[in-house]
Amino acid sequence: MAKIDDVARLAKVSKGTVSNVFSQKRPTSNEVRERVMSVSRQLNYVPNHTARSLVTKKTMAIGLTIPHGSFFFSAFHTQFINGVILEAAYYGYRVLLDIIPVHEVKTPFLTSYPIDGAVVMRPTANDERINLMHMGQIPFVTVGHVMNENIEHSTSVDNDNVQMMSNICEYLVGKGHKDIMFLNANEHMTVSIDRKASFIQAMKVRGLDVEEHMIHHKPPELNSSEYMDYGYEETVNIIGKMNKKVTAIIADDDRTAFSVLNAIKDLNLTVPGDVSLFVICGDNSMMVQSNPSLTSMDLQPSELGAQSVRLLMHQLGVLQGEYEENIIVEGKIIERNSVSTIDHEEDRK
Amino acid sequence: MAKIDDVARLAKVSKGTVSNVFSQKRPTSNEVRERVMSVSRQLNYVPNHTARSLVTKKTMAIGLTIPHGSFFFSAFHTQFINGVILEAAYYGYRVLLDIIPVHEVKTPFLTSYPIDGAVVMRPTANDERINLMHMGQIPFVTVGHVMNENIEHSTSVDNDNVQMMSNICEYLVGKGHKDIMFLNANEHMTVSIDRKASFIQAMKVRGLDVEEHMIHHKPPELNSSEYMDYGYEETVNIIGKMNKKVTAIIADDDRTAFSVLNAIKDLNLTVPGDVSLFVICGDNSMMVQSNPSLTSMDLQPSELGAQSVRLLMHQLGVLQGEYEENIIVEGKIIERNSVSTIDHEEDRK
DNA sequence: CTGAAAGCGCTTACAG
DNA sequence: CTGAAAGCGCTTACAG
Repeated sequence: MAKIDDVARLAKVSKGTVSNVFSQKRPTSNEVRERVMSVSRQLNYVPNHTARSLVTKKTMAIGLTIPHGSFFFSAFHTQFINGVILEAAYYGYRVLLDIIPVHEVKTPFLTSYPIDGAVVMRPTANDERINLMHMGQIPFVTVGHVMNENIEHSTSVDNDNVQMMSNICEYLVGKGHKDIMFLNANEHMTVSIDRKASFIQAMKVRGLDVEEHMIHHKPPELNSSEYMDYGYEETVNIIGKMNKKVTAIIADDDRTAFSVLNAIKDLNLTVPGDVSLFVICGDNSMMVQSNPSLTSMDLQPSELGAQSVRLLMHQLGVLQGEYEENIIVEGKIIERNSVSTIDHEEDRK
Repeated sequence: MAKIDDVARLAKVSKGTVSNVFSQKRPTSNEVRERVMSVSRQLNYVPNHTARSLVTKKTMAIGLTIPHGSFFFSAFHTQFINGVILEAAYYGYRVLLDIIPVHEVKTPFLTSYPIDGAVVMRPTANDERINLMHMGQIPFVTVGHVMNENIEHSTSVDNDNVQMMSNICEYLVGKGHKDIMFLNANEHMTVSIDRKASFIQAMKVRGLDVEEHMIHHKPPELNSSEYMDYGYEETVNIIGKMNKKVTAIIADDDRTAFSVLNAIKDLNLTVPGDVSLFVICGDNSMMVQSNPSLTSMDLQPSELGAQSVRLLMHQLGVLQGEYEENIIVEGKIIERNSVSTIDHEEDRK
């Protein structure tokens, strides 16, 4: 590989000038620029990224932190990541995939992280990854807010979980549902903590008590097949074995929803005839393909991804000016065919 | 951030010794090592990744090249990437996500790529990304074989597309199907080219001609909703409007399969009663959740991902010894409930 | 086993 | 607008 000295020599200029032509940080005359570029093409020269990084102290990469185990499962992640990559590329940044579990790793990474900042997905209460970034002084933004001691200020993107649960309850209760079961995400996730509290609150406001067996959490660290079982087991248990009255189920994500759907079929019940189903975080195209199509909340994951990068760019000084530290992206209810209206008049006859 | 000089000074050793303690490339005495480590902890020191990279000429990162547009859609990609990340981490490598389209990018990357090698997904005939890597002398392995002029030798992982299509045809024809429609992937992909030829060949061997309207290609660069339409449209067209006889459909991936399923329902036909459905590249857990559950080929994407990294490690000299340049991962047919047997005796009555 | 010194390939004040 | 020189924070022969 040709290096800057080779180009400088052949183009009869100094290394500094070659550097300026490529970085465009200082002006160069047309004549010189063209000579340098021509020689560079001839030599197939391109500045060495690492050498530049060493002096600029920028890697031009951001880390995307995904906890291993829950890796990549739902369409939400996929689209979120899509948003991150596109937005990062727009600002000239690359994305380094970043799983944390250091055990099982033959050669541990005992160097600094070659990233300028990070987007942290699925933060948990007192998330150690976040403590690490905080200590290492590396700028980060979380998806869902931070719940770590000693960290007061941090930037995040999120949906408004409180508002969202309130809207969902309003929607379902408005259609006559009172016995609503909530299959929530992993209990350690901050969004799950928020959603649980908001759900109970939203029901209470409407004069409804939520019994304990009506809220469940996805076990942490599931593999693919266990993942599928979660919604199934809970549904069969509560409705089948325990014979509890449930007229509507709120499922955390699309996978859970599909397994609930199967459970209901196996119980010889129908959706939405016997049980209505509402999906919080479902991929739109999958929701449409399902039979019946599933009413869901569109969390706009790719917008969340893009916003998280923009927030990071602000912290890195790439983007100038004022900015919100905690960005809320709207969740929109998209009505399809999995929620029915209960006529309580009928009950009384 | 503390640097190596700070540690050296405080531990009263040379920088070289500190370096050796961390890199473990040369032995150090216990006494010295402990003193260095203790000071390092105290100073919160960790070697600077970029500085090390500059002299070792290794970035300890591999690129994962995904063409934008078709980005991340199927579960195949997701699991493949999962395999790549885990295996890379095992060898101390990180994964840099790499989308190619440079248009739409505000700040173009005009430096070298900070990667030691790359895994290239979805190679197409005369793929320009591959020409780039080839010219830049950066080691790469492709998922599916290379079809570029001037590139004779290259490493790849793949399923045996010829054998696979032959197995699928044997399976379907064995169950009495003769009128099989194949909804193939994007026609530019090398795997799609292979599969098409193999399909025609496998049918021919069994005395069956494949008419032109029985093979279709997914249009390139689909967005999510168009993606869903592809299988639907073709199915409605061929079976509905053109009224062609089709007893079985082979769908390239899970998304296509779901849309085919919907099309068949809308035509007031059933799976597998009227039309059988076979999925080439379907996520197992999704196949199970579908109704009916879908018979599919398990391509073992995560194994493909892991193998591609191992191949790269061989090229990088991390892994020693002989190795196959083109690794074949077996595709296994997993029977579920979407393929029925046709009794041709019945036809004659 | 340890140290002194050169060097990896760039960028960046400083001077003109 | 351009050049000469120092320096980014490490690793690596070389010498002992």
